[in-house]
Amino acid sequence: MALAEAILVCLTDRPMSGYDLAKTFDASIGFFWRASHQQVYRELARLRGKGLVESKEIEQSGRPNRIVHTITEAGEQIVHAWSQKPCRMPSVKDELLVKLYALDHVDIAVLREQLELRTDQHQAKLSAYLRIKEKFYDAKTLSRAKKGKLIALTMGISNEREIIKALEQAVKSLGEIDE
Amino acid sequence: MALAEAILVCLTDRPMSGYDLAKTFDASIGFFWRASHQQVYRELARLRGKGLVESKEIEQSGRPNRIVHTITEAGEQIVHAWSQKPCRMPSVKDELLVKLYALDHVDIAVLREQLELRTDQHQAKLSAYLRIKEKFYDAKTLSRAKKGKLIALTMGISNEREIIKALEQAVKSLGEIDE
DNA sequence: ATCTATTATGCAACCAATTGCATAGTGGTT
DNA sequence: AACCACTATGCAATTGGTTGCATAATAGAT
Repeated sequence: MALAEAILVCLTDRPMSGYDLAKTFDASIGFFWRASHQQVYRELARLRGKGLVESKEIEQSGRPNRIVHTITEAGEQIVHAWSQKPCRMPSVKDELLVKLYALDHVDIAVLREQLELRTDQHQAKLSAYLRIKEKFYDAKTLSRAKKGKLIALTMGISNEREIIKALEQAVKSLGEIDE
Repeated sequence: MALAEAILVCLTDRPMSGYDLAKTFDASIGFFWRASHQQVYRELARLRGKGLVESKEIEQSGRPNRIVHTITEAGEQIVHAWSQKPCRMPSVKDELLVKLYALDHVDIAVLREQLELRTDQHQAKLSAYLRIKEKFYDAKTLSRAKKGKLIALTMGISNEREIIKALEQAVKSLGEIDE
């Protein structure tokens, strides 16, 4: 149940609406833990039910009211307890590698295109990470909170770079196969 | 629904029982697509229902009979059609990175231990990959099927190496934070 | 005038994955 | 004699994730 904790972590920063959270899960923390807005809203309802967040409706004219969620004392305790528990290994699920595994039953030209598309996608991620790093984490004095985010981001950056290298190498190897 | 395809891909190699498949998903193809034995059995039942595999019971004395599954013509067509469809990006979900992201609410000593444990786990994976590479893929003349598996394995190897480097760097960065 | 995007929320149905349990015989260890 | 690991299968319950839909107002584009 780590989506719950990821949401609580976001709320330690500042109170947010479901919409704010959904956007955060489309960027920043979403680099490390993906979730859709439906997941976020459902989980928020559960957290409210357990008393880990408190929700206040804020009147807005013209559009639906914002429901702003604040983490409670109990919620912060859950975060701390979670931080001490061991982590699971992220589970691998990559169709592209399965296709390489199944090369005998795959059209090489098509697969090459898919590898190149994937390379572009990782290139885009890398650029996004680098932009954020330069924008938000280039100061000399960083708070502990920011240092943690910077370490995570740095891992993301080196990871993307290496995946790109590996994909390019894979395309090269594919090219050496005589059909 | 890519578990279905991953199973079919395994069965293109040779007919297998659910048990054989579950073990394959604990190793080889499991490096790229994880699945538990319950998932495999359930998916096999579905594939049988759709006529993509044919299942024959083989008598055994002493232990439960083996049910051996063979891919059908229709199953092979599904694999081919799947291989041409675009791949999804694997979805990221890593608690360890979330904890780095939430560094302000985490005990640094505990987190360092978790990073080191994770490093060991990737080290173990790397060793396993290298052992398999030397054992099965070091010949000079490889079939196309084997070349594909080798490319995937090589990507796995470089990926593990880089993750280990990044984790070690992260531990170092953590050490530089004055508590 | 109409269409689309954006802000803001949420239900319902479905599909996938995890966890725990159950069966059942064989062979080896303590 | 009791226990564990291995081969071989599968059900049931729960949790998690995805997809599609729905509402509702505003601002800007066509």
